[in-house]
Amino acid sequence: MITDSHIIDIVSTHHLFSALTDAEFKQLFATAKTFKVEPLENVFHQGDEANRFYLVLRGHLKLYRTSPSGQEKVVEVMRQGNTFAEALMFNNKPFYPVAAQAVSESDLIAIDNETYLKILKINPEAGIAIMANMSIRLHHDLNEIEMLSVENAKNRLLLFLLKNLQDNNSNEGIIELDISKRTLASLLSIQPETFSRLLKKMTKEGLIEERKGLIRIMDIDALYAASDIPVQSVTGNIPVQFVPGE
Amino acid sequence: MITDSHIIDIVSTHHLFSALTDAEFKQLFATAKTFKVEPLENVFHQGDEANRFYLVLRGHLKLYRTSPSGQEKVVEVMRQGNTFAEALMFNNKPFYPVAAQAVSESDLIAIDNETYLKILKINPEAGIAIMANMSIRLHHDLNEIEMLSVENAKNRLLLFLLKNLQDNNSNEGIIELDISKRTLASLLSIQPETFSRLLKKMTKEGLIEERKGLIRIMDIDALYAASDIPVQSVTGNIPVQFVPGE
DNA sequence: GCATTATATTGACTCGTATCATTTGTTTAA
DNA sequence: TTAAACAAATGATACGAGTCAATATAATGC
Repeated sequence: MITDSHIIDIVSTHHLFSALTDAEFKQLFATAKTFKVEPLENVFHQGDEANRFYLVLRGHLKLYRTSPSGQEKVVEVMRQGNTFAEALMFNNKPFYPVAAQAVSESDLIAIDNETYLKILKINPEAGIAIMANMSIRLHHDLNEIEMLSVENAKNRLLLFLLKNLQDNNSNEGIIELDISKRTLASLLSIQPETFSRLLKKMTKEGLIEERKGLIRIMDIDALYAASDIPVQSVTGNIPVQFVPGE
Repeated sequence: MITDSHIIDIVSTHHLFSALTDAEFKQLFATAKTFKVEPLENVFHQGDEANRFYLVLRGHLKLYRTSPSGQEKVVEVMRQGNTFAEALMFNNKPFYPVAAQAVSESDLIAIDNETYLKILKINPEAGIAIMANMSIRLHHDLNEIEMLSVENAKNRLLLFLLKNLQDNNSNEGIIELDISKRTLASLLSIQPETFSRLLKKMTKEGLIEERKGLIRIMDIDALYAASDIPVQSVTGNIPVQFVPGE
């Protein structure tokens, strides 16, 4: 089973709840109920009346649709920390358009749509605070998608360089490496060996210059040109703790 | 420049605006203003008062922070169709924590925070409708991230099979292919040739069986075992934070 | 029916990157 | 200072998957 403190942890970090006041939180979870589902057990079926949405505390479930021919299609897989069916609530859709079935033994919380919406209607500030969370999360996801879309090592490195250089409006820049090349490589999802070879190659091509913990970019434009990073994904947030020096 | 119909197209498909009524839309854009920025021109600077948020109509811009030592770190790159600084509005943050500078020549719309928030406060339904959009988009992003996180062709195919099989609670399943293998391959980001070879190999291994438009999975457990699909997608906590220099 | 086209399969080759093994260089501590 | 430990670079090799080219197998129209 799952402990109470764990539950609170999962619930209170979710974007739909983290912005609620204590009073609202209490009010909301007075009408919520926690329950367990076994594998193959359905939480709801396609067409059921939708007056709750759910948060997964443990386990995973699939949302699926069944076509008239009996063919089943999984629309989404929900895991710990995910909510589902909340969009229906926001949209006033009265019925679940999909079914939800546990894949593994799972714990869920069912939250009452009406109660949740009432809180938002009585206190628009709460809604706005939640929208803040959602906005942040959307931006975050966008960055992650862009990062994942950059498929090859060279472009990931170029992306990193372009995002981390000091822009002095000239055509060259400096990047300080305050972490080992090993860890930087792993942050970029490149093997250390490959990373080393990449740097060497770029040095040979005259794109960069390396000096003890520093990478100097000789020609930013050339760097841009060297990257065939798709236009729409010139970003890419690399989880890097980059501490500037000097 | 950018045409009016193009502007309307971009604005009205954005999740922050698409749920607004005509009246609200009109009200909002009465206080909005469209403008152009040249490369290297700043839309705002770090620390400026934040009473607007922005929608990119054309071009792209970077959001960046500058540490006291002058080191710059790009936090995000914004492109056509993106909004930025709206999370600050929702959060009542009075100042921009980053600067925004055009990378290429860009057209923007600046939207008045106060006007936008007023609409939400007067009519909570509008806010709820917007939250519906955001929820849907979040789920969509999550799926995309999950898909992108599965890096190699075999696992993408396995994921597809596992998600699409008709669950009859036994240890085998059938999948009907109602699209050409060509298109299926492209959905999975695999070349048709590679796809064909994969299926052949899996047939040889006894995992599946193929018959005119059908794929029969002989042993679902074996399929799971064959895939090293990460239990949990990498989506979680990737805290990308630049630590401003001390 | 046959011809035409689209869709699938198969082979030969290339490229990028991972892996393993080895060597070189650089810290750290006794 | 020297040995031990770690970081980085280099070489050899293997594998996945893309590309190009050739062929095979449907589907479609006349």
